Amino acid sequence: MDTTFTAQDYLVKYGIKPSVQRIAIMEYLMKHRTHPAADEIYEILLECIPTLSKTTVYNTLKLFAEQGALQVLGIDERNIRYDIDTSRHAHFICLGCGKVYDLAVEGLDRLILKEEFFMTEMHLYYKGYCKCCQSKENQKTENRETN
Amino acid sequence: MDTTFTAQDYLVKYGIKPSVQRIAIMEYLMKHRTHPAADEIYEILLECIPTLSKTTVYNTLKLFAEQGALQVLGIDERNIRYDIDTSRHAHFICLGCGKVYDLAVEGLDRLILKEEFFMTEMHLYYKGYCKCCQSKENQKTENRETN
DNA sequence: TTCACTGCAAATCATTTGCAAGGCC
DNA sequence: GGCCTTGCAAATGATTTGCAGTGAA
Repeated sequence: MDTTFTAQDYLVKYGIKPSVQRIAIMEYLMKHRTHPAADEIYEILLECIPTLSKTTVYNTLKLFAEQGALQVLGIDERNIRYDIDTSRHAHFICLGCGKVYDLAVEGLDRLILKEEFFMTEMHLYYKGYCKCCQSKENQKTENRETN
Repeated sequence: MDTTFTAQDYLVKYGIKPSVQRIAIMEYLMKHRTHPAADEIYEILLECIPTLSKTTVYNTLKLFAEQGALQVLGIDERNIRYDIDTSRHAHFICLGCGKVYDLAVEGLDRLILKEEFFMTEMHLYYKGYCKCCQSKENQKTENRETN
Protein backbone atom coordinates (compact mmCIF):
# COMPACT_ATOMS: atom_id res chain seq x y z
CA MET A 1 0.00 0.00 0.00
CA ASP A 2 2.81 2.42 0.84
CA THR A 3 5.65 1.02 -1.20
CA THR A 4 6.66 4.49 -2.30
CA PHE A 5 6.14 6.08 1.11
CA THR A 6 9.66 6.60 2.40
CA ALA A 7 10.95 7.54 5.81
CA GLN A 8 11.72 10.97 4.45
CA ASP A 9 8.14 11.42 3.25
CA TYR A 10 7.01 10.46 6.70
CA LEU A 11 9.23 13.06 8.35
CA VAL A 12 8.07 15.81 6.02
CA LYS A 13 4.46 14.81 6.62
CA TYR A 14 4.96 15.55 10.30
CA GLY A 15 6.88 18.76 9.75
CA ILE A 16 10.28 17.32 10.67
CA LYS A 17 13.30 18.49 8.74
CA PRO A 18 15.11 15.41 7.41
CA SER A 19 18.72 14.60 8.19
CA VAL A 20 20.82 11.48 7.79
CA GLN A 21 20.30 10.53 11.42
CA ARG A 22 16.58 11.28 11.48
CA ILE A 23 15.93 9.33 8.30
CA ALA A 24 17.90 6.35 9.60
CA ILE A 25 15.99 6.32 12.87
CA MET A 26 12.65 6.66 11.12
CA GLU A 27 13.58 3.91 8.68
CA TYR A 28 14.46 1.65 11.56
CA LEU A 29 11.13 2.32 13.20
CA MET A 30 9.28 1.69 9.95
CA LYS A 31 11.07 -1.59 9.25
CA HIS A 32 11.08 -2.98 12.76
CA ARG A 33 7.64 -2.84 14.25
CA THR A 34 9.05 -4.27 17.45
CA HIS A 35 8.65 -1.12 19.55
CA PRO A 36 12.37 -0.69 20.09
CA ALA A 37 13.87 1.31 22.92
CA ALA A 38 16.38 4.10 22.26
CA ASP A 39 19.36 1.94 23.07
CA GLU A 40 18.41 -0.79 20.61
CA ILE A 41 18.06 1.74 17.83
CA TYR A 42 21.38 3.28 18.77
CA GLU A 43 23.27 -0.01 18.85
CA ILE A 44 22.02 -1.13 15.45
CA LEU A 45 22.37 2.16 13.64
CA LEU A 46 25.89 2.57 14.97
CA GLU A 47 26.95 -0.01 12.39
CA CYS A 48 25.87 2.25 9.54
CA ILE A 49 26.51 5.62 11.20
CA PRO A 50 29.59 5.18 13.38
CA THR A 51 29.53 8.79 14.56
CA LEU A 52 25.96 8.52 15.83
CA SER A 53 25.48 9.64 19.40
CA LYS A 54 22.97 8.24 21.84
CA THR A 55 21.93 11.79 22.65
CA THR A 56 20.86 12.25 19.07
CA VAL A 57 18.75 9.12 19.22
CA TYR A 58 17.04 10.34 22.39
CA ASN A 59 16.55 13.84 21.04
CA THR A 60 15.23 12.55 17.75
CA LEU A 61 12.75 10.16 19.32
CA LYS A 62 11.53 12.92 21.57
CA LEU A 63 11.13 15.20 18.58
CA PHE A 64 9.22 12.55 16.64
CA ALA A 65 6.88 12.02 19.57
CA GLU A 66 6.28 15.74 20.02
CA GLN A 67 5.44 16.06 16.36
CA GLY A 68 3.00 13.19 16.62
CA ALA A 69 4.99 10.93 14.32
CA LEU A 70 5.10 8.20 16.91
CA GLN A 71 3.51 7.15 20.12
CA VAL A 72 5.36 6.73 23.39
CA LEU A 73 4.71 3.51 25.29
CA GLY A 74 5.01 3.27 29.05
CA ILE A 75 4.44 -0.46 29.13
CA ASP A 76 8.07 -1.27 29.92
CA GLU A 77 9.20 0.04 33.28
CA ARG A 78 12.81 -0.20 32.26
CA ASN A 79 12.83 1.65 28.94
CA ILE A 80 10.63 3.96 26.98
CA ARG A 81 9.31 2.09 23.95
CA TYR A 82 8.19 3.74 20.73
CA ASP A 83 5.45 2.75 18.32
CA ILE A 84 5.20 4.15 14.82
CA ASP A 85 1.60 2.99 14.67
CA THR A 86 -0.29 5.86 16.31
CA SER A 87 -3.72 4.32 15.84
CA ARG A 88 -5.68 3.16 18.85
CA HIS A 89 -4.61 -0.36 19.78
CA ALA A 90 -3.45 -2.32 22.81
CA HIS A 91 -0.01 -3.68 23.69
CA PHE A 92 1.25 -6.82 25.29
CA ILE A 93 4.69 -7.13 26.88
CA CYS A 94 6.22 -10.50 27.57
CA LEU A 95 7.83 -10.60 30.98
CA GLY A 96 10.07 -13.37 29.71
CA CYS A 97 11.66 -11.98 26.57
CA GLY A 98 10.62 -8.34 26.81
CA LYS A 99 9.02 -8.31 23.35
CA VAL A 100 6.12 -5.92 22.91
CA TYR A 101 3.27 -7.09 20.70
CA ASP A 102 0.53 -5.06 19.05
CA LEU A 103 -2.98 -6.16 19.88
CA ALA A 104 -6.23 -5.33 18.15
CA VAL A 105 -8.81 -5.14 20.91
CA GLU A 106 -12.43 -4.74 20.02
CA GLY A 107 -14.42 -2.13 21.88
CA LEU A 108 -11.49 0.09 22.77
CA ASP A 109 -13.24 3.16 21.44
CA ARG A 110 -16.08 2.56 23.84
CA LEU A 111 -13.69 3.24 26.70
CA ILE A 112 -12.89 6.81 25.73
CA LEU A 113 -13.45 9.23 28.59
CA LYS A 114 -15.86 12.03 27.91
CA GLU A 115 -16.79 13.50 31.26
CA GLU A 116 -14.98 14.61 34.39
CA PHE A 117 -11.56 14.48 32.72
CA PHE A 118 -10.04 15.92 29.59
CA MET A 119 -8.42 12.84 28.09
CA THR A 120 -5.41 13.18 25.80
CA GLU A 121 -4.13 9.61 25.80
CA MET A 122 -5.38 6.15 26.56
CA HIS A 123 -3.30 3.00 26.90
CA LEU A 124 -4.33 -0.59 27.34
CA TYR A 125 -1.36 -2.62 28.47
CA TYR A 126 -1.20 -6.35 29.03
CA LYS A 127 1.63 -8.19 30.73
CA GLY A 128 2.40 -11.88 30.85
CA TYR A 129 4.17 -14.49 28.77
CA CYS A 130 4.09 -15.08 25.06
CA LYS A 131 3.70 -18.57 23.56
CA CYS A 132 7.44 -18.99 23.22
CA CYS A 133 8.26 -18.03 26.80
CA GLN A 134 5.34 -20.03 28.18
CA SER A 135 6.84 -23.23 26.85
CA LYS A 136 10.22 -22.28 28.25
CA GLU A 137 8.63 -21.69 31.65
CA ASN A 138 6.90 -25.05 31.41
CA GLN A 139 10.19 -26.75 30.64
CA LYS A 140 11.76 -25.13 33.68
CA THR A 141 8.88 -26.25 35.85
CA GLU A 142 9.09 -29.76 34.48
CA ASN A 143 12.80 -29.85 35.17
CA ARG A 144 12.22 -28.65 38.69
CA GLU A 145 9.63 -31.33 39.25
CA THR A 146 11.85 -34.12 37.99
CA ASN A 147 14.88 -33.00 40.01
CA MET B 1 -16.95 -2.08 56.75
CA ASP B 2 -13.35 -2.52 57.82
CA THR B 3 -13.15 -0.22 60.80
CA THR B 4 -11.35 -2.86 62.81
CA PHE B 5 -9.15 -3.99 59.95
CA THR B 6 -5.77 -2.57 60.80
CA ALA B 7 -2.60 -2.22 58.76
CA GLN B 8 -1.11 -5.02 60.82
CA ASP B 9 -4.03 -7.33 60.01
CA TYR B 10 -3.47 -6.52 56.38
CA LEU B 11 0.21 -7.42 56.56
CA VAL B 12 -0.47 -10.71 58.30
CA LYS B 13 -3.16 -11.52 55.77
CA TYR B 14 -0.54 -11.35 53.04
CA GLY B 15 2.08 -13.25 54.99
CA ILE B 16 4.24 -10.23 55.77
CA LYS B 17 5.91 -10.07 59.15
CA PRO B 18 4.97 -6.75 60.76
CA SER B 19 7.50 -4.16 61.89
CA VAL B 20 7.24 -0.53 62.87
CA GLN B 21 8.29 0.61 59.41
CA ARG B 22 6.09 -1.82 57.52
CA ILE B 23 3.03 -0.98 59.56
CA ALA B 24 3.63 2.74 59.08
CA ILE B 25 3.99 2.36 55.31
CA MET B 26 0.91 0.17 55.08
CA GLU B 27 -1.06 2.61 57.22
CA TYR B 28 -0.03 5.43 54.93
CA LEU B 29 -1.18 3.48 51.90
CA MET B 30 -4.49 2.64 53.56
CA LYS B 31 -5.21 6.21 54.61
CA HIS B 32 -4.03 7.97 51.46
CA ARG B 33 -5.56 6.39 48.41
CA THR B 34 -3.59 8.81 46.27
CA HIS B 35 -1.24 6.23 44.77
CA PRO B 36 1.86 7.74 46.33
CA ALA B 37 5.37 7.18 45.06
CA ALA B 38 8.13 5.90 47.33
CA ASP B 39 9.58 9.34 47.91
CA GLU B 40 6.29 10.84 49.07
CA ILE B 41 5.81 8.05 51.58
CA TYR B 42 9.38 8.49 52.77
CA GLU B 43 9.15 12.26 53.22
CA ILE B 44 5.93 12.10 55.24
CA LEU B 45 6.84 9.15 57.43
CA LEU B 46 10.19 10.70 58.22
CA GLU B 47 8.32 13.05 60.55
CA CYS B 48 7.16 10.13 62.70
CA ILE B 49 10.13 7.82 62.15
CA PRO B 50 13.20 10.03 61.89
CA THR B 51 15.52 7.07 61.39
CA LEU B 52 13.57 5.77 58.41
CA SER B 53 15.67 5.11 55.35
CA LYS B 54 14.53 5.46 51.78
CA THR B 55 15.96 2.03 51.08
CA THR B 56 13.55 0.56 53.58
CA VAL B 57 10.64 2.26 51.86
CA TYR B 58 11.71 0.85 48.50
CA ASN B 59 12.36 -2.60 49.90
CA THR B 60 9.07 -2.62 51.75
CA LEU B 61 7.00 -1.54 48.78
CA LYS B 62 8.67 -4.16 46.65
CA LEU B 63 7.95 -6.79 49.27
CA PHE B 64 4.31 -5.71 49.51
CA ALA B 65 3.95 -5.94 45.75
CA GLU B 66 5.59 -9.37 45.60
CA GLN B 67 3.24 -10.62 48.28
CA GLY B 68 0.26 -9.30 46.35
CA ALA B 69 -0.65 -6.74 48.98
CA LEU B 70 -0.56 -3.93 46.47
CA GLN B 71 -0.50 -3.32 42.79
CA VAL B 72 2.32 -1.55 40.96
CA LEU B 73 1.28 1.20 38.56
CA GLY B 74 3.34 2.13 35.53
CA ILE B 75 1.17 5.09 34.63
CA ASP B 76 3.71 7.66 35.77
CA GLU B 77 6.90 7.61 33.75
CA ARG B 78 8.80 9.41 36.47
CA ASN B 79 7.95 7.29 39.51
CA ILE B 80 6.50 3.95 40.32
CA ARG B 81 3.11 4.45 41.91
CA TYR B 82 1.43 1.99 44.25
CA ASP B 83 -2.22 1.13 44.69
CA ILE B 84 -3.54 -0.73 47.70
CA ASP B 85 -6.71 -1.51 45.75
CA THR B 86 -5.77 -4.61 43.80
CA SER B 87 -9.17 -5.04 42.18
CA ARG B 88 -9.52 -4.53 38.44
CA HIS B 89 -10.00 -0.85 37.69
CA ALA B 90 -8.55 1.85 35.48
CA HIS B 91 -6.35 4.83 36.35
CA PHE B 92 -6.17 8.40 35.20
CA ILE B 93 -3.10 10.58 35.63
CA CYS B 94 -3.31 14.35 35.36
CA LEU B 95 -0.45 15.74 33.32
CA GLY B 96 -0.92 19.02 35.16
CA CYS B 97 -0.77 18.11 38.84
CA GLY B 98 0.41 14.51 38.62
CA LYS B 99 -2.50 13.18 40.69
CA VAL B 100 -3.59 9.63 39.89
CA TYR B 101 -7.31 8.91 40.08
CA ASP B 102 -9.08 5.56 40.32
CA LEU B 103 -11.63 4.94 37.62
CA ALA B 104 -14.39 2.39 37.48
CA VAL B 105 -14.65 1.40 33.84
CA GLU B 106 -17.46 -0.85 32.75
CA GLY B 107 -16.62 -3.78 30.54
CA LEU B 108 -13.00 -4.13 31.67
CA ASP B 109 -13.45 -7.82 32.33
CA ARG B 110 -14.48 -8.30 28.73
CA LEU B 111 -10.96 -7.29 27.68
CA ILE B 112 -9.17 -10.11 29.45
CA LEU B 113 -6.88 -12.05 27.14
CA LYS B 114 -7.55 -15.74 26.87
CA GLU B 115 -5.73 -16.96 23.80
CA GLU B 116 -2.30 -16.56 22.29
CA PHE B 117 -0.84 -15.05 25.48
CA PHE B 118 -0.72 -16.00 29.11
CA MET B 119 -1.87 -12.81 30.75
CA THR B 120 -0.81 -11.97 34.30
CA GLU B 121 -1.66 -8.27 34.43
CA MET B 122 -3.83 -5.79 32.62
CA HIS B 123 -3.71 -2.02 32.94
CA LEU B 124 -5.95 0.63 31.49
CA TYR B 125 -4.28 4.00 31.79
CA TYR B 126 -5.69 7.38 30.84
CA LYS B 127 -3.72 10.59 30.64
CA GLY B 128 -4.95 14.15 30.39
CA TYR B 129 -6.06 16.96 32.67
CA CYS B 130 -8.36 16.88 35.66
CA LYS B 131 -11.11 19.46 36.18
CA CYS B 132 -8.89 21.60 38.35
CA CYS B 133 -5.97 21.70 35.92
CA GLN B 134 -8.26 22.21 32.95
CA SER B 135 -9.47 25.49 34.37
CA LYS B 136 -5.92 26.56 35.07
CA GLU B 137 -5.00 25.76 31.48
CA ASN B 138 -7.97 27.76 30.25
CA GLN B 139 -6.90 30.74 32.33
CA LYS B 140 -3.43 30.59 30.85
CA THR B 141 -4.86 30.44 27.34
CA GLU B 142 -7.11 33.39 28.06
CA ASN B 143 -4.18 35.37 29.40
CA ARG B 144 -2.17 34.52 26.33
CA GLU B 145 -4.96 35.65 24.06
CA THR B 146 -5.41 38.99 25.80
CA ASN B 147 -1.71 39.78 25.89
C1' DT C 1 22.98 -17.67 68.21
C1' DT C 2 20.74 -17.09 64.24
C1' DC C 3 18.38 -14.81 60.89
C1' DA C 4 15.63 -11.34 59.18
C1' DC C 5 15.16 -6.24 59.09
C1' DT C 6 17.14 -1.86 58.70
C1' DG C 7 19.81 1.89 56.86
C1' DC C 8 23.89 4.07 55.08
C1' DA C 9 26.80 4.67 51.13
C1' DA C 10 27.83 3.54 46.70
C1' DA C 11 26.45 1.74 42.27
C1' DT C 12 23.43 1.47 38.35
C1' DC C 13 21.20 2.93 34.41
C1' DA C 14 18.01 5.36 31.43
C1' DT C 15 17.37 9.83 30.22
C1' DT C 16 18.42 14.85 30.12
C1' DT C 17 21.18 18.97 29.92
C1' DG C 18 25.08 22.18 28.92
C1' DC C 19 27.80 23.44 25.64
C1' DA C 20 30.99 23.62 21.82
C1' DA C 21 31.76 22.33 17.01
C1' DG C 22 30.06 21.55 12.49
C1' DG C 23 26.93 22.00 8.71
C1' DC C 24 23.30 24.03 5.93
C1' DC C 25 20.57 27.91 3.95
C1' DG D 1 26.33 35.12 9.41
C1' DG D 2 22.96 32.89 11.88
C1' DC D 3 20.45 29.08 13.16
C1' DC D 4 19.65 24.30 13.54
C1' DT D 5 21.66 19.73 14.29
C1' DT D 6 24.91 16.88 16.28
C1' DG D 7 27.62 14.67 19.85
C1' DC D 8 30.58 14.55 23.80
C1' DA D 9 30.77 14.84 28.73
C1' DA D 10 28.60 15.69 32.77
C1' DA D 11 24.42 15.89 35.49
C1' DT D 12 20.15 14.03 37.12
C1' DG D 13 17.18 11.20 39.61
C1' DA D 14 14.75 7.02 40.67
C1' DT D 15 15.79 2.61 42.07
C1' DT D 16 18.95 -1.16 43.47
C1' DT D 17 22.79 -3.37 45.72
C1' DG D 18 26.55 -4.36 49.07
C1' DC D 19 27.31 -4.65 53.46
C1' DA D 20 27.58 -3.96 58.30
C1' DG D 21 24.95 -3.07 62.57
C1' DT D 22 20.87 -4.02 65.19
C1' DG D 23 17.19 -6.41 67.22
C1' DA D 24 13.98 -9.99 67.95
C1' DA D 25 12.86 -15.03 68.69
